[in-house]
Amino acid sequence: MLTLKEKEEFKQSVYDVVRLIPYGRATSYGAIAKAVGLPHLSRMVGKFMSQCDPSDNIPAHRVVNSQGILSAGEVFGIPGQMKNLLESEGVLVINNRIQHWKKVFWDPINEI
DNA sequence: GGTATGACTGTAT
DNA sequence: GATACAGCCATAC
Repeated sequence: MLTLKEKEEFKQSVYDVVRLIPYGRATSYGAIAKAVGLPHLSRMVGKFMSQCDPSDNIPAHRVVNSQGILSAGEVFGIPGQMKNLLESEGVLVINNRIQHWKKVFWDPINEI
């Protein structure tokens, strides 16, 4: 069980990492969780994204699952929004899946 | 306190 | 590639 303080640190770390994702790149929930030192909390990363502070500017559309699939779906408000944002950054998305995932993938561990 | 659920992941079929 | 299943952990009821 995480203390309130640890939870807050975890959340902030996650937000920090997400904000570090370069334009036109993307990463996975698991990679982020690993980067902040909690490799088994990938589900919590997703939860924080869905509950992220509206005041914080989090590019959550650059975070997908380990296979480059946009599992967020309609959580972004309207279906296709996530796909739109990614494609506007030059990331090709077909059928909710990022193309050339290996090239688009950005590993936080190599950048922090 | 048990059960179901979720923006997950890895392995197996 | 698509499905199924088993771990994983916080939350909601």
